[in-house]
Amino acid sequence: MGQFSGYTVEAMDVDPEPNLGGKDEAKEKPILVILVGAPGSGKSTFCDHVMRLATRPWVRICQDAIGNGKAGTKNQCLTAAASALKDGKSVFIDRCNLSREQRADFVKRVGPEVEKHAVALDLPAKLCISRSVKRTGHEGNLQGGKAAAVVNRMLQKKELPKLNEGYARITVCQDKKDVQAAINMYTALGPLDKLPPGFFGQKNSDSKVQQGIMKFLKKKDPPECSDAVVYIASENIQSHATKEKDSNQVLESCEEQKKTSVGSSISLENAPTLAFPSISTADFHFNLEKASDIIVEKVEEYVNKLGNARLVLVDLSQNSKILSLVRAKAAEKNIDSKKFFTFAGNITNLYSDGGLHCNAIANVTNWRLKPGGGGVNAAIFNAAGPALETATKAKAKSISSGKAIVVPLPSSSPLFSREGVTHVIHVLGPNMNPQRPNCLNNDYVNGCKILRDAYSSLFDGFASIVRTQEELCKYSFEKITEGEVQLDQGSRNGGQKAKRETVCEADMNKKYKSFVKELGPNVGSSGDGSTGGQITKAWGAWAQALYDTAMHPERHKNIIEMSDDVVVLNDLYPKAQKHLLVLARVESLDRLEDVHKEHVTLLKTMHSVGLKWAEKFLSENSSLTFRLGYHSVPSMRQLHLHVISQDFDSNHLKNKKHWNSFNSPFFRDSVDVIDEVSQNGKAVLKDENVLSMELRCHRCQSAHPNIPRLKAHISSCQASFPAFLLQNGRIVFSEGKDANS
DNA sequence: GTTCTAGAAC
DNA sequence: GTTCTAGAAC
Repeated sequence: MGQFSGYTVEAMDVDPEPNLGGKDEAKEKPILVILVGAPGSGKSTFCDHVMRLATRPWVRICQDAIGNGKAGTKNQCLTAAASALKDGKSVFIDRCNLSREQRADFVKRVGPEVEKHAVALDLPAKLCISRSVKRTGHEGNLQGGKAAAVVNRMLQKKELPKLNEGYARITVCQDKKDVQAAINMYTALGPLDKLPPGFFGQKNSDSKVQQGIMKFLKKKDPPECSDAVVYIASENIQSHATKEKDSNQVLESCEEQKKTSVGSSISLENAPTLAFPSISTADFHFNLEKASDIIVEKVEEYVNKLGNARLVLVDLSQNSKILSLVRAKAAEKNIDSKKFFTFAGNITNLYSDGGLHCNAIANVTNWRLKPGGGGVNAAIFNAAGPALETATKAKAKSISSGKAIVVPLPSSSPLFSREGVTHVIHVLGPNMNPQRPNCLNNDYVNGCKILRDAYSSLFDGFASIVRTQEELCKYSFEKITEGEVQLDQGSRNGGQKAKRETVCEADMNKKYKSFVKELGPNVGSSGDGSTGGQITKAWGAWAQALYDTAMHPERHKNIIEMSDDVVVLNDLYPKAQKHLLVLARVESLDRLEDVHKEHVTLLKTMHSVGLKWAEKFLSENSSLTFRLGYHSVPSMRQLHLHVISQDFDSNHLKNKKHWNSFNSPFFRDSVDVIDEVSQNGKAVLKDENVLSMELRCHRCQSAHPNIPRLKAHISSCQASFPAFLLQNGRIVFSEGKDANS
């Protein structure tokens, strides 16, 4: 493996600890932490845990407690916060703060002398409900009780905090492990310390993929994690309900950590990501063939050194020559497409425009590190505002070719608040353009060497950013062990304590040695198709039945209507009292993904045929309601429209996938599909990960721990359908029937 | 898509 | 011990 030996992080213009730049300031800056979470999400517990061991002075401002027995007000909280901050104390705002509006006053009220953070405890509704029910002493009925309704209602209005509200840092916790990591991080934060800025945590559930990966890794002694607050979706909801014993929470978290920590390294969507343009190929006229070889060579060298971090080559146009060259060469070398891929888009808008979250972006700059010129350099300096120029000046006055300079981006920069970019890495490549300084006059021997150096410096710079987060992660885990011992005293006997401690420590040590260990070769290919090269999965033999029915209806029984365009049949395994399928009779129209503008008429035909059947059933039984729609990713080949009654009263409805395939965004209402295809030429698709979401009643939205309990609930739930479903004819009712009855 | 079943959760 | 889920095989 000779090619791996050349570069460690050494001799380059990179700040070894770019995130800890707060050191030189060496003055206390109080922090305002706005906690965000429903009742029962653990906001008060969070504060208690941190304040118990922290060396930084904290004040908890709790709306429930501030009113001396009476209900407190937001204004009381605001005043108390201002006065504590003035005293140099750091502050937790312990109230729900679920909407942007609720939070805005707190952010507005304090100036730049205070660092503003948000910590969102975005835990499963079920857990919050069970806790709040328990806390208020109500017994039993976790699903139907008033607490459930209240929490569910509050959560429907939930807006997770965004950087553009004005925070330097946001931490989103989506399970108990995330919460524990955040507690440890804030506990460890001394009066002079600073946490890395940016957005940490993830919005979308991805549990299915992660569980699968975790299982795989469990067997293989996996590589370990990066980010203290990387989202892990795998925690089992049921385990919350039953294992939750507050007195043991810290100990349990440690155990859970062992079980789930594996997943944290593979939270790919949330992995540290560097977006970089091709160096020197634009204005510096470097040969594209040679440049693409070097990009792929360097990516191959680094991609496995970077743990779960991702590298993304960005260019403006989808037709970019360099992107396609690199794509082809990377594919040839079988580079893991989850860890390296190309992306067409503006590097200053990757998140807001392309939904791609990159915490670092590379800027191909000029030797003076000045804004302007053109291309990427102008665009990035422009988008980042004067903050980048100032921060860059503080680091260096110039840059030589083949080098990179890491610049932490101040949170005042729009690139930070809008795009979540925390670092810009300036890099200067070799120049082959006689119109530009230091032209190499086609000396490609030297040029290639410099270009290689440039990519090495760039990726090393990125590695140093990633590693700083690793360090922090390590630090906070060390604190777990410490904290555990202290919290432990008095509640456990010594022997047990020592044993647990050793286990945790051993585990941690193993974890952090493996920072640059590469992932197993199978991991990357278990595709979610969301980024990079997607592989269209082949249809199994069992998946051909509908295709055959559509093409040769005469060979099948069970068909209730047939025309040139469609075949209608009862679903062989109906998931409700009435469940039928309208098949499209078009060759090679296997699924919704294949549907384009030319199929709009067919979609409308399918819809009207389905609607006609729904109306027929309604005339026979007016208590039914129907939905018509498609699965985002069907299991059976041949485009088919589901017409399904909303009772879901069927023995064939057996598992989570069954339920969520009809009651999550995975189910695309026919009316919406028709609109989207008419307007955009394609329908929005949700990937299969949503199928492992928690189980929620399709009427009252209450959460349920398993299928039998859910079914018991829906058999009697009379709540009206959510407003969304009552619009645009998504739900079909009997004529004259009120939507709420 | 379903069935079967190991093993996790209760 | 029983219930329930999730993965593999088909």
